[in-house]
Amino acid sequence: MSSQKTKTTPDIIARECIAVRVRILSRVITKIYDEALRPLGLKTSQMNILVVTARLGVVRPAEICSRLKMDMSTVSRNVDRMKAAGWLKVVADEEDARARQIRLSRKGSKLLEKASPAWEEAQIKAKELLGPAGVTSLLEAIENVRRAA
Amino acid sequence: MSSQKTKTTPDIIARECIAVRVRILSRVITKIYDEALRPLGLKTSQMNILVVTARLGVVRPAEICSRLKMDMSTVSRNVDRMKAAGWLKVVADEEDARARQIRLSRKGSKLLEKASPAWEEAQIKAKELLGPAGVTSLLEAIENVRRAA
DNA sequence: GCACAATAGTTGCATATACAAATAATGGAA
DNA sequence: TTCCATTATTTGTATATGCAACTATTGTGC
Repeated sequence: MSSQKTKTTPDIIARECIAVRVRILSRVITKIYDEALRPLGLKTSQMNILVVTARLGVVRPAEICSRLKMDMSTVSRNVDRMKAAGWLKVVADEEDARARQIRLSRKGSKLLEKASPAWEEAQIKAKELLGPAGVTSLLEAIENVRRAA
Repeated sequence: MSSQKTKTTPDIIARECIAVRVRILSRVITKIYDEALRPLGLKTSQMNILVVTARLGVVRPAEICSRLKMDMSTVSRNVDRMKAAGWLKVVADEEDARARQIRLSRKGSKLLEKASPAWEEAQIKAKELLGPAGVTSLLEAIENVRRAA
């Protein structure tokens, strides 16, 4: 009762809303990585897909969706662009005619290697921005979400 | 040295990258709010602008940018849409012919009031998803970013 | 084997987002 | 006061994002 804060609808939302904050964070952090990756012609979103694909060797779009929590249509079009850029190879899945198999092309592989220093540079900046405690707590919070969703 | 983890480029990035995680979080959280707000024809992004405007009474686009860390061009077009929807009134700034003054219309005001329960519902879900510790640590991390940027 | 639900993807549509370049007005320095 | 850097905003272009509706295929229950 001691702290007299305004309590109109906009004030409450402004003070507490998780969505605004998460979205601000996403914009700020994405910008850091995008800037670092720009010389490579690569965007953060695309790098994420590249990484998932590289780790799994072969992926289906649906797998990318579930790992990155993206809409199928978003993945579909991102993959199109990356295929057009020559970074991904997409072929039909033998076992399921509905599905596709996505792999890195050699060009995609090389790109990822070349992107490594840029990513590291961005990663360092992001850590500085969040602070050590911020980083660990953030990752922890997100681990919850990943498991739940 | 005890834990033998893979250390190829994609593995390192997948294991540590802050950007992927923040972006996943943003997508998942945004979805919660978007779903709650959908019946009102309002999106999370627009709600954020509505709230900033409501709190300040009169805002310039540049002020919205700096508070929400959005690009000016993004704000410009979002405001356009919201003006077209009849939620915002935009007039020239008397003191600076370059600038605009943005206010809520009565319709915008009412919308925000009507959105309040939906927001609260989403806010509760978001909190459940993150857990109490997740929420506090997240807000803390973001406060750093806000101050820094 | 057939009807039908579930699954995998694509496409139409609309918003969101940012960079770069352009426009326009302000403010300050010479 | 004139020139110029700065500031406020818009517009062109491209990617990112998600919902809804659609196609195609698989698997399932009968």
